[in-house]
Amino acid sequence: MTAIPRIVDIGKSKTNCSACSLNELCLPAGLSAAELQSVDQLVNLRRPVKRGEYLYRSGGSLHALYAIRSGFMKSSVLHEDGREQVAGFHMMGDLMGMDAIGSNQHLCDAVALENTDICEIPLDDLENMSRKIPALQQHFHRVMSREIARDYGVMLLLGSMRAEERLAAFLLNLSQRFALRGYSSTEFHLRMTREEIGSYLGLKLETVSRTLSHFQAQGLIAVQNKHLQILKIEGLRELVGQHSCRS
Amino acid sequence: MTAIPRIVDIGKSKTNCSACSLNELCLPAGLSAAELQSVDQLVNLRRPVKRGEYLYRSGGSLHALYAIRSGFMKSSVLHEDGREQVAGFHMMGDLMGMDAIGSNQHLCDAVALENTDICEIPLDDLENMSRKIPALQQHFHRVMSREIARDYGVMLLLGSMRAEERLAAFLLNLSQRFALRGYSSTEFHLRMTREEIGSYLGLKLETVSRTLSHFQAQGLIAVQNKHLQILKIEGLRELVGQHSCRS
DNA sequence: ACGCCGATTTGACATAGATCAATATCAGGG
DNA sequence: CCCTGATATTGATCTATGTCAAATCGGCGT
Repeated sequence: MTAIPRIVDIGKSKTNCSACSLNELCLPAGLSAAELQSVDQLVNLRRPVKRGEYLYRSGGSLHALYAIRSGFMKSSVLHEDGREQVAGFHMMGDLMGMDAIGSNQHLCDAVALENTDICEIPLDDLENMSRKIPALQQHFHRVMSREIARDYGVMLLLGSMRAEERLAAFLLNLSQRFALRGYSSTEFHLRMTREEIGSYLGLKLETVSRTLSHFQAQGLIAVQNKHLQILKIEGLRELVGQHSCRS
Repeated sequence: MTAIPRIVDIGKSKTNCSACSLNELCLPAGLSAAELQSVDQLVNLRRPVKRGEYLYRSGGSLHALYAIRSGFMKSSVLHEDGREQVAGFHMMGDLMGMDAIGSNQHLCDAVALENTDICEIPLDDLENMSRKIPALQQHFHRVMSREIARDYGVMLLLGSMRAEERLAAFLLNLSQRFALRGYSSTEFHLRMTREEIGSYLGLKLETVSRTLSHFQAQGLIAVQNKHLQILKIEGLRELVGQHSCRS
């Protein structure tokens, strides 16, 4: 309740999954045309979140789940003493807010890193609808499960990779996600700062910067500020598989 | 299919949630008596997993979800080069296998750290039943969500805590979970090795050992091998909130 | 009870990455 | 278009934790 979000209802900005180009990536993946129409009723609000604004904050109560229609967000957990841990970066088609279902309270902040358009999906409605449409139910479970799977990957990264591996894995992950969404897998714009990358990867911003420079010196990538180009994707892949010990 | 699990059917070892002392911790939490009886039908198998045995392995296909009735397990992701990252420790009432729903393939190994008794819950049956029983559906979603929330906590730990904080947070977490299950929150048996603790916390076993010794020297805990006693729980709590910089 | 192997502890040393610091660059507002 | 604060790069050091090594402990199987 700290800030009243600007909400645009369905009358003003037409929001329907049937017509959305993301529907194969997003919640309604795999539904029939008739089912899709029902799902359209779920997404009854569309909310623009401007760069730097919060979609929700840690401690706030769960109002809905949020699907990203366009834009880019980060979610971060914050330690009482002010330390921030970025828990993920989210782009179109991603569903956010699932961490709050268990307690009805958000456990992390969600901030837009660029102007973002959000489809708001009330959890109750989703649960009701998914009782009627098994394919939707199944797909929702898959989406939650994939979030768990993603988290396991992050644990692996944070718990047992060296700085270079982490960064290489991060770039490959971004590349793959952009590709899935029809963008270039080799050339993209980093929407987050070095500090945010560092927080996500458990590194300091200087280390991120140095490691990027190092990759560039090796001819693996070309970076200029936030513009990034992957020159040797295979080189990055090799880095990720590397053991840390010299033995 | 590498190993055929030993399976005991419901006829031999009576498995019913209605009578299970864990039902408030486990999936059927919050159901009415009548609903509980339906859920009994879900758990149609009970499987004992002996210490050191696998409940499932990475790459294996999803057969069911698994609720721990008694015992202790770990789940771990393994990197191609052999590095192991422990993703979690699981005790009675915990539900395992949710990471596999998204792809129908397990992404981690689940190994018993002591003889463990498992209730097997076929996902299809759970999904069917939860379409009929909204409270079950809701609770299942909560359970998945809590797993996501837990994972965020682990990311915070791995990404921005120092060794002492990690270990203190780990001990406090165990303490709390034992307490919830009616065991002592101040004195318990560590079922995992120092190496497994280290893997979970992103530390080497020597660091774990040293840090435990350090805690003991400070009078915060008493450890003797796997037997652990928390002497000053407040002291541990203070450690967790500590900022890393000296500034 | 004995012996053995894996687990743990502890010490000495090495190093990846953090910290501190100085400069350079960029993007956004007036 | 210029100014200003945020962001990024790069270098010099420091330190927490990893690595290597050796000694001890403890539990299990025979």
